[in-house]
Amino acid sequence: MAKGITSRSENYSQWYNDIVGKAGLAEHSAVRGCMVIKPYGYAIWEKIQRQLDDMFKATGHQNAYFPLFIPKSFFSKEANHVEGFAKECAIVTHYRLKNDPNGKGVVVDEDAKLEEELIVRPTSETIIWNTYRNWIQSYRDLPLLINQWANVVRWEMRTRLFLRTAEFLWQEGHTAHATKEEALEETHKMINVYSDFAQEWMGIPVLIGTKSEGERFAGALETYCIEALMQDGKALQAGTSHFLGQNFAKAFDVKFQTKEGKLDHVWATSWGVSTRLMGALVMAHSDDKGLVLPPKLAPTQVVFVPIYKNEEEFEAVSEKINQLKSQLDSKGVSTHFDNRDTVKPGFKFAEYELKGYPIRIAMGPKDLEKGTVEIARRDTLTKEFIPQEKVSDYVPTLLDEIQSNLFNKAIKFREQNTTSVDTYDEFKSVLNEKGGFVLAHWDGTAETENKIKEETKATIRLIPLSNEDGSGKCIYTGNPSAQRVVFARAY
RNA sequence: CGGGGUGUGGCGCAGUUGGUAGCGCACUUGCAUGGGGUGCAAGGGGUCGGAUGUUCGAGUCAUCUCACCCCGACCA
Repeated sequence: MAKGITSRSENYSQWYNDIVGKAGLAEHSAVRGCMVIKPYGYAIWEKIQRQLDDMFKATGHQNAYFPLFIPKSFFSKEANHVEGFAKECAIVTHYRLKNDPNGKGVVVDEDAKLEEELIVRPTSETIIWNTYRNWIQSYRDLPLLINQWANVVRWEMRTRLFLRTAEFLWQEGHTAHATKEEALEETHKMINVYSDFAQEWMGIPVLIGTKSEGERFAGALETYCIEALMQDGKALQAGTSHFLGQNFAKAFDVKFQTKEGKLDHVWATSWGVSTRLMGALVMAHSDDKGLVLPPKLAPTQVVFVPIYKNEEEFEAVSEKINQLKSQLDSKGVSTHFDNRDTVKPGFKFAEYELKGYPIRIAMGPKDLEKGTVEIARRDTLTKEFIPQEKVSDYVPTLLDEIQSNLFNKAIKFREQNTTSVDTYDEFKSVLNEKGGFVLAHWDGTAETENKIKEETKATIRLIPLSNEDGSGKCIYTGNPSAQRVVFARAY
């Protein structure tokens, strides 16, 4: 285990990389732009997956799985969609290798060229809608509410662990509805599921809103998103839910017969979150000692560290720890007793802080005498002595408190880093000196949005759903604006 | 694809005017230690990214090549 991590204030990117690497979450693989998710990182992802999956099931969705490969011709059917993804696709052109006739190793067998190239999915709308055509005949087949857990590939130029990798894990929901209203309702429902998950489970406050036309998903009529603020003042899009209208139904000719016997195209939505959530989790809560995990997503919530000088002391401490451990286990708390004799307690303390275990309980000979344990919280880094008989009642309460403390801290941070501005000069100076979310009036044109982006690197993260402080004038052009929108520099 | 940089044990690095490879961490073994990353001692591990050239001799010089990283364009 490496010693120390780069300070957050000194070099934010390095700090992030250090935590991801040294806490054992993930590392770069031998393949360019791809990532190996290590067991500890994957354990956290599994917690995320499980909870989201429960929430999807509770809202009536079912899981299914569609192919990794998409025939190239499918892609060209929805014009905006192709345009959005064409520049970052991996393409399969051949299906066989052969021994290199001139030397060592193998080469592509040019005789094995595919008649039609296959695209490695960057997202699955096209293959799924091509399939839905056969699944949907009647209004009785609707709504069709399906989710897929999968990997997708987007050939990104520059990558960062979890935040942007050439291949990533995600879930993508694809639903079909009989009416526009129902599809819109589904779009709203799912962005709210994401928002609830982010706030209640990840402890990350998010803003909900719609994307401007320029930031909208390729092929969607409306994109809803949740945006979180990271500790360096940059925004991170944490999830999206798209209202696709009838675009894909028309492109793939998916029609159904209504009650009245008429033929109509179905209305569609799609929504997704990815392993990017892992990046958000790291950046939202962690500190200079390492990862900080919200208790609800920590693979292990409580770790016991024994302190002893000899075999007898170890036996005595172990016995007591095992009692406390089973009390907590029976209350549904996930625990670990680190009885390794190969490293010292101080090493373990540092290691569990680095890995973000929410609660650490140390027990040694002094505690045996006094009937206490030492309980250390990861979020505040504070320690206190608690009588042993109170541990099983206290720990679950403390876990809840840590969970809400992380959320409250993040809310407070966001409040402090959200600024309302009325002039372009003010806008630029806030971006440069403070960062964070900047609320400003915008005239609603893509042209203005692009100019601001070119000049400041800030983009419109979202257009809030509720218009809180009315109309005004665009900070860039002075033209009328109906409401303030949220600008930020983003990941 | 443009601009810059780096390739030396698992990781991080040093290596002078060319002289036959070293340090820290990690690893192995032993003893002590144990309430915040433990100390001492002894060990194992490298065809110096690759190819060609110059030279008595190349980690070091030259040419070519490959890979990766950083800054842009692209993006969940």
